[in-house]
Amino acid sequence: MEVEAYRGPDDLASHARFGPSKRNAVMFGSPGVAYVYLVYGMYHCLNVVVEAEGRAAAVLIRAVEPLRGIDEMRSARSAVAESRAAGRGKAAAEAAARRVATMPASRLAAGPGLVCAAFSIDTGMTGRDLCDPDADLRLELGDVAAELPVATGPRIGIDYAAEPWLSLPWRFFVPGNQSLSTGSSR
DNA sequence: GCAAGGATATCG
DNA sequence: GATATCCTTGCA
Repeated sequence: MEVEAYRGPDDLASHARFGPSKRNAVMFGSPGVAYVYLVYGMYHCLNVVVEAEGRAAAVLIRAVEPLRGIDEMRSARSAVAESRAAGRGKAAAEAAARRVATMPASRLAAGPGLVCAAFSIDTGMTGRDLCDPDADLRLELGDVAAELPVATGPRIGIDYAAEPWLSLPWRFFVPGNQSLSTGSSR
Protein backbone atom coordinates (compact mmCIF):
# COMPACT_ATOMS: atom_id res chain seq x y z
CA MET A 1 0.00 0.00 0.00
CA GLU A 2 1.37 3.37 -0.99
CA VAL A 3 -0.27 6.80 -1.16
CA GLU A 4 0.72 10.44 -1.58
CA ALA A 5 -0.93 13.60 -0.28
CA TYR A 6 -1.58 16.62 -2.47
CA ARG A 7 -2.83 19.96 -1.23
CA GLY A 8 -4.53 22.90 -2.82
CA PRO A 9 -3.31 26.09 -4.52
CA ASP A 10 -0.30 26.33 -2.19
CA ASP A 11 1.06 22.98 -3.39
CA LEU A 12 2.96 23.50 -6.65
CA ALA A 13 2.81 19.77 -7.38
CA SER A 14 -0.97 19.66 -7.10
CA HIS A 15 -3.35 19.94 -10.03
CA ALA A 16 -5.21 22.48 -7.89
CA ARG A 17 -2.19 24.79 -7.90
CA PHE A 18 -3.82 27.26 -10.34
CA GLY A 19 -7.28 27.18 -8.81
CA PRO A 20 -10.38 25.38 -10.01
CA SER A 21 -10.57 24.20 -13.61
CA LYS A 22 -12.66 21.78 -15.60
CA ARG A 23 -10.29 18.91 -14.84
CA ASN A 24 -9.72 19.40 -11.13
CA ALA A 25 -13.15 20.75 -10.16
CA VAL A 26 -13.96 17.77 -7.96
CA MET A 27 -10.88 18.45 -5.85
CA PHE A 28 -12.67 21.55 -4.59
CA GLY A 29 -15.88 19.65 -3.91
CA SER A 30 -17.06 17.18 -1.30
CA PRO A 31 -14.55 14.78 0.26
CA GLY A 32 -14.71 11.05 -0.31
CA VAL A 33 -15.19 11.19 -4.06
CA ALA A 34 -12.87 9.94 -6.78
CA TYR A 35 -10.66 12.20 -8.89
CA VAL A 36 -9.21 10.35 -11.89
CA TYR A 37 -6.92 11.97 -14.42
CA LEU A 38 -4.94 10.85 -17.45
CA VAL A 39 -1.18 11.18 -17.22
CA TYR A 40 1.40 10.80 -20.00
CA GLY A 41 -1.44 10.20 -22.42
CA MET A 42 -1.91 6.56 -21.49
CA TYR A 43 -2.18 5.95 -17.78
CA HIS A 44 -4.90 6.84 -15.31
CA CYS A 45 -4.28 7.84 -11.71
CA LEU A 46 -6.84 7.47 -8.92
CA ASN A 47 -7.11 10.10 -6.20
CA VAL A 48 -9.45 10.38 -3.24
CA VAL A 49 -10.67 13.90 -2.52
CA VAL A 50 -10.17 14.99 1.09
CA GLU A 51 -10.67 18.16 3.12
CA ALA A 52 -13.92 20.11 3.37
CA GLU A 53 -15.76 21.44 0.34
CA GLY A 54 -14.00 24.48 -1.06
CA ARG A 55 -10.57 23.36 0.12
CA ALA A 56 -8.80 21.39 -2.58
CA ALA A 57 -6.78 18.39 -1.48
CA ALA A 58 -6.51 14.76 -2.54
CA VAL A 59 -4.70 11.54 -1.83
CA LEU A 60 -3.12 9.75 -4.79
CA ILE A 61 -3.38 5.97 -4.58
CA ARG A 62 0.04 4.91 -5.85
CA ALA A 63 -0.10 1.19 -5.15
CA VAL A 64 -2.26 -1.41 -3.43
CA GLU A 65 -1.77 -5.01 -2.41
CA PRO A 66 -4.29 -7.35 -4.05
CA LEU A 67 -5.94 -9.57 -1.46
CA ARG A 68 -9.08 -10.73 -3.22
CA GLY A 69 -10.26 -10.73 -6.82
CA ILE A 70 -6.75 -11.44 -8.03
CA ASP A 71 -7.95 -13.32 -11.10
CA GLU A 72 -10.16 -10.41 -12.13
CA MET A 73 -7.34 -7.92 -11.62
CA ARG A 74 -4.96 -10.07 -13.60
CA SER A 75 -7.32 -10.37 -16.54
CA ALA A 76 -8.01 -6.63 -16.48
CA ARG A 77 -4.28 -5.88 -16.48
CA SER A 78 -3.78 -8.40 -19.26
CA ALA A 79 -6.47 -6.79 -21.39
CA VAL A 80 -4.98 -3.29 -21.27
CA ALA A 81 -1.42 -4.59 -21.72
CA GLU A 82 -2.50 -6.61 -24.72
CA SER A 83 -4.39 -3.81 -26.43
CA ARG A 84 -1.55 -1.38 -25.77
CA ALA A 85 1.02 -3.71 -27.29
CA ALA A 86 -1.28 -4.54 -30.20
CA GLY A 87 0.10 -1.61 -32.13
CA ARG A 88 3.48 -3.32 -32.25
CA GLY A 89 2.14 -6.54 -33.68
CA LYS A 90 0.42 -9.72 -32.63
CA ALA A 91 3.55 -11.29 -31.16
CA ALA A 92 4.15 -8.28 -28.93
CA ALA A 93 0.55 -8.36 -27.71
CA GLU A 94 0.81 -12.03 -26.81
CA ALA A 95 4.11 -11.47 -25.02
CA ALA A 96 2.62 -8.60 -23.01
CA ALA A 97 -0.37 -10.69 -22.00
CA ARG A 98 1.83 -13.59 -21.01
CA ARG A 99 4.02 -11.34 -18.91
CA VAL A 100 0.98 -10.21 -16.93
CA ALA A 101 -0.15 -13.81 -16.62
CA THR A 102 3.11 -14.89 -15.01
CA MET A 103 3.79 -11.93 -12.73
CA PRO A 104 3.25 -12.35 -8.98
CA ALA A 105 -0.10 -11.12 -7.67
CA SER A 106 1.66 -8.59 -5.46
CA ARG A 107 2.84 -6.67 -8.56
CA LEU A 108 -0.57 -6.45 -10.26
CA ALA A 109 -1.31 -3.00 -8.81
CA ALA A 110 2.20 -1.83 -7.90
CA GLY A 111 1.98 1.64 -9.45
CA PRO A 112 -0.58 4.44 -9.89
CA GLY A 113 -1.30 3.56 -13.51
CA LEU A 114 -1.39 -0.12 -12.68
CA VAL A 115 -3.93 0.36 -9.89
CA CYS A 116 -6.33 1.85 -12.40
CA ALA A 117 -5.60 -0.85 -14.96
CA ALA A 118 -6.26 -3.58 -12.40
CA PHE A 119 -9.55 -2.01 -11.30
CA SER A 120 -10.58 -0.85 -14.81
CA ILE A 121 -10.70 2.74 -13.61
CA ASP A 122 -10.78 5.62 -16.07
CA THR A 123 -11.66 9.31 -16.04
CA GLY A 124 -15.35 8.41 -16.12
CA MET A 125 -14.97 7.47 -12.45
CA THR A 126 -14.24 11.07 -11.51
CA GLY A 127 -16.87 12.42 -9.14
CA ARG A 128 -18.03 9.00 -7.93
CA ASP A 129 -18.70 8.68 -4.21
CA LEU A 130 -16.18 6.19 -2.84
CA CYS A 131 -17.87 6.08 0.57
CA ASP A 132 -21.17 4.74 -0.71
CA PRO A 133 -21.33 1.19 0.74
CA ASP A 134 -23.28 0.07 -2.33
CA ALA A 135 -20.92 1.51 -4.94
CA ASP A 136 -19.01 -0.92 -7.16
CA LEU A 137 -15.84 1.03 -6.41
CA ARG A 138 -15.58 2.01 -2.76
CA LEU A 139 -13.29 2.38 0.21
CA GLU A 140 -13.75 0.13 3.21
CA LEU A 141 -12.09 -0.07 6.58
CA GLY A 142 -9.64 -2.97 6.56
CA ASP A 143 -9.09 -5.17 9.55
CA VAL A 144 -5.33 -5.40 9.15
CA ALA A 145 -4.46 -1.83 8.14
CA ALA A 146 -4.32 -0.53 11.71
CA GLU A 147 -1.62 -3.01 12.60
CA LEU A 148 0.68 -2.31 9.68
CA PRO A 149 3.75 -0.10 10.08
CA VAL A 150 3.77 3.10 8.04
CA ALA A 151 6.87 4.78 6.64
CA THR A 152 7.11 8.17 4.95
CA GLY A 153 9.19 9.65 2.17
CA PRO A 154 9.28 12.40 -0.46
CA ARG A 155 6.71 12.33 -3.24
CA ILE A 156 7.65 10.84 -6.59
CA GLY A 157 7.77 12.47 -10.00
CA ILE A 158 7.53 16.09 -8.87
CA ASP A 159 11.14 17.18 -9.33
CA TYR A 160 9.84 20.05 -11.45
CA ALA A 161 8.37 21.56 -8.29
CA ALA A 162 11.35 20.87 -6.06
CA GLU A 163 10.84 23.73 -3.65
CA PRO A 164 12.51 22.81 -0.37
CA TRP A 165 9.30 22.43 1.58
CA LEU A 166 7.80 20.36 -1.23
CA SER A 167 10.12 17.52 -0.32
CA LEU A 168 8.00 17.09 2.76
CA PRO A 169 7.53 13.37 3.38
CA TRP A 170 4.02 13.27 2.00
CA ARG A 171 4.29 9.77 0.60
CA PHE A 172 3.09 7.10 2.99
CA PHE A 173 3.71 3.40 2.49
CA VAL A 174 4.03 0.08 4.25
CA PRO A 175 7.80 -0.57 4.44
CA GLY A 176 8.97 -3.80 2.90
CA ASN A 177 5.62 -4.43 1.27
CA GLN A 178 5.88 -6.42 -1.98
CA SER A 179 3.31 -4.20 -3.69
CA LEU A 180 5.11 -0.86 -3.62
CA SER A 181 5.57 1.02 -6.88
CA THR A 182 8.94 0.75 -8.58
CA GLY A 183 9.48 4.47 -8.22
CA SER A 184 9.19 4.22 -4.45
CA SER A 185 12.58 2.54 -4.16
CA ARG A 186 14.22 5.80 -5.20
C1' DG B 1 18.20 5.07 -21.19
C1' DC B 2 14.05 6.74 -23.55
C1' DA B 3 9.79 6.75 -26.52
C1' DA B 4 4.83 6.53 -26.60
C1' DG B 5 0.62 9.07 -25.98
C1' DG B 6 -3.34 12.53 -25.26
C1' DA B 7 -5.55 15.84 -22.38
C1' DT B 8 -4.67 20.16 -20.39
C1' DA B 9 -2.81 24.62 -19.07
C1' DT B 10 -0.55 28.40 -20.74
C1' DC B 11 1.01 31.07 -24.07
C1' DG B 12 0.60 33.91 -28.80
C1' DG C 1 -5.22 27.89 -32.31
C1' DA C 2 -0.42 25.98 -31.22
C1' DT C 3 2.75 23.88 -28.05
C1' DA C 4 5.20 22.51 -23.84
C1' DT C 5 4.28 19.71 -20.08
C1' DC C 6 2.94 15.85 -17.29
C1' DC C 7 1.43 12.67 -9.79
C1' DT C 8 4.12 6.61 -15.78
C1' DT C 9 5.32 2.36 -17.74
C1' DG C 10 7.67 -1.15 -20.43
C1' DC C 11 10.92 -1.98 -23.81
C1' DA C 12 15.65 -0.95 -25.97
